[in-house]
Amino acid sequence: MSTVLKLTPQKVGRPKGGKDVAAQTQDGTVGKALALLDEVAAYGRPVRFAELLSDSDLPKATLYRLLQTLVSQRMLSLDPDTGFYTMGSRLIRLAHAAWQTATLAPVARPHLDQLSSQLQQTVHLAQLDHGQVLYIDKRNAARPIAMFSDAGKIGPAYCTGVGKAILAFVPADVLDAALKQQSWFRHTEHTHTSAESLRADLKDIRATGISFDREEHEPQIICVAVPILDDLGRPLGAISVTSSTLRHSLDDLAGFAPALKETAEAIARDASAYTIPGASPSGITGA
Amino acid sequence: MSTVLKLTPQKVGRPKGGKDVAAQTQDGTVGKALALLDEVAAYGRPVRFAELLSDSDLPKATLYRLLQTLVSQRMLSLDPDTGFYTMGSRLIRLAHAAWQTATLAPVARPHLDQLSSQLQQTVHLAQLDHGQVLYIDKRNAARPIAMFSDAGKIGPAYCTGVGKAILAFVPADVLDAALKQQSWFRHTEHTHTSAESLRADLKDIRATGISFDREEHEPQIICVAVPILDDLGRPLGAISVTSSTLRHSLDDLAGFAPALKETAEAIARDASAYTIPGASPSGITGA
DNA sequence: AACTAAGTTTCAAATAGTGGAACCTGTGGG
DNA sequence: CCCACAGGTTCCACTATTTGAAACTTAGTT
Repeated sequence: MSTVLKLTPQKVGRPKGGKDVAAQTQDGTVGKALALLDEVAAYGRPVRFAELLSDSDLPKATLYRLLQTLVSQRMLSLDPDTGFYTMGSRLIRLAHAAWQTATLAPVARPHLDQLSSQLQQTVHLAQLDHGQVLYIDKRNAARPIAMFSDAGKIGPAYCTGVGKAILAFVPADVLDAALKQQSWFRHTEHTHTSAESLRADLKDIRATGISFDREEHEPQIICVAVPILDDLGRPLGAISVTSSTLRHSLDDLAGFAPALKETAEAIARDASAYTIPGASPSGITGA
Repeated sequence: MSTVLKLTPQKVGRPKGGKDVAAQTQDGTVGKALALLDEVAAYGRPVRFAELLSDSDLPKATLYRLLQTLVSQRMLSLDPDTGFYTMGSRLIRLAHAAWQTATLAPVARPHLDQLSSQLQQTVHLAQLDHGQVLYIDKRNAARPIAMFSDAGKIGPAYCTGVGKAILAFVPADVLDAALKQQSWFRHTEHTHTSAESLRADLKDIRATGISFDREEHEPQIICVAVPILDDLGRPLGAISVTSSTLRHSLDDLAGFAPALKETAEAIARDASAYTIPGASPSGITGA
């Protein structure tokens, strides 16, 4: 079973007797329901009512009713025999719509195919979402196709090629906000562990238009990435080629940069063509 | 732009002055919010407030507040410049969790890889969801044939190989319910257009364990499918090999059946191993 | 049978959602 | 230049919905 990432997905504020402190849970019932959905998602496995009850601070009856509602709406599903809750099918349908209409994926897809088979390398497409990298699509040269497996996955922005490629071109206010949201966890000895260190890197990236992951996230794993910039120079996302030190040097990867840039431009061009002029082409961006 | 499929995906019941007929919108605010989400998803493109207002029967202010909530929750995203709503990024993250924990995909993945490269054909994995086929994964061998399909996509159950493979092994009550939900639209001259006709076909499928799509959904497109059955004989999903009449005959496809069956059994075996004994392995099933 | 953990239902109190109407824009006429 | 108007946004009194302590069922123990 994959490492269960139980990291309190949304810090559901909780001053029990603490009066009305401020905007905590927010957004009424809908907000609570969605927070609960995140909660269930965070388990990464079927969950019992009691588990949710102890982790959440909702009173029993409230939690119960909320779960009922979510199940009835098929956002969750409840195994009647065992009482385990899992994520519901409606999410997958909705996500399909989201993926199709609010991401670069449909536009980028043919270009990624082309690039992947041209370079014979693994290619990623990612966008920035709340200071984190959201992987939208992936093309694996050898073993083709993957969907939500990799699409939908999130990763850190401060220590991935795509993350840095996007951050380098994001407006100052968005960058500031994003930097505050990074964990600065030292994944490897090459990881940037402070905003200053990263900013220096971003400056280079801005100059060259090329971002490298020098084993900053995982040992042995390296990557080149370039941003996808719209006609106003705003980053819509980024694409990357990932490899390992066993197969390529950073210089080798640098050799892929021209092809990446070309592809990124092609995607940007298509994206603007698909969009109502003036509208930002993607729903998913910074903030 | 890809064909906009505007087919009122959920028949949002609508008795305007009709008093309180019965369980319509249901589930309070959460239900309404989710219905709205579906509404937006159905457009398949960015939507304006006014469009939603005229299609929905919510009063202006209510709709407005709901949208605000959903945007604030990142289930929708609103382009501040243009006022267009699109699906939000949170859906993609949630769907990833759903896909990972509530579908057969993670378990089936290696087996599909294996099958796809062994047969050098396009392989699909699907599950039944509310009388419809929900495509969970797809593996496309070498050259992609001209066909659109992706994880998260939904399709009819009564005229697809995977749909019929599952229906053939579903308990009587689920089958009855599912049959009522079919549109019986005559996609091609081979499409089953009535429950009787389909039932006869299902009987054969039950006998042989093999389901064929004989150009029933799209002209030229044919497919063999087999169900994935758990140890109690309940269908967890189905896998299929799809091709076109230009490349294969139905007899050719029949030749793939043994490999398909073997793979389906392997998936079922793994699925039961991954699950708490007694729990149904997948959240997504009939009903 | 007595106890306990886990899940379900009740019900008065209170919060949160409703929606008609007024109020802001920015745009396009006249 | 001023008015009309469509597309959005905000108000606010009215109510339906949500809330959660507590009582109540089941299963599973000891």
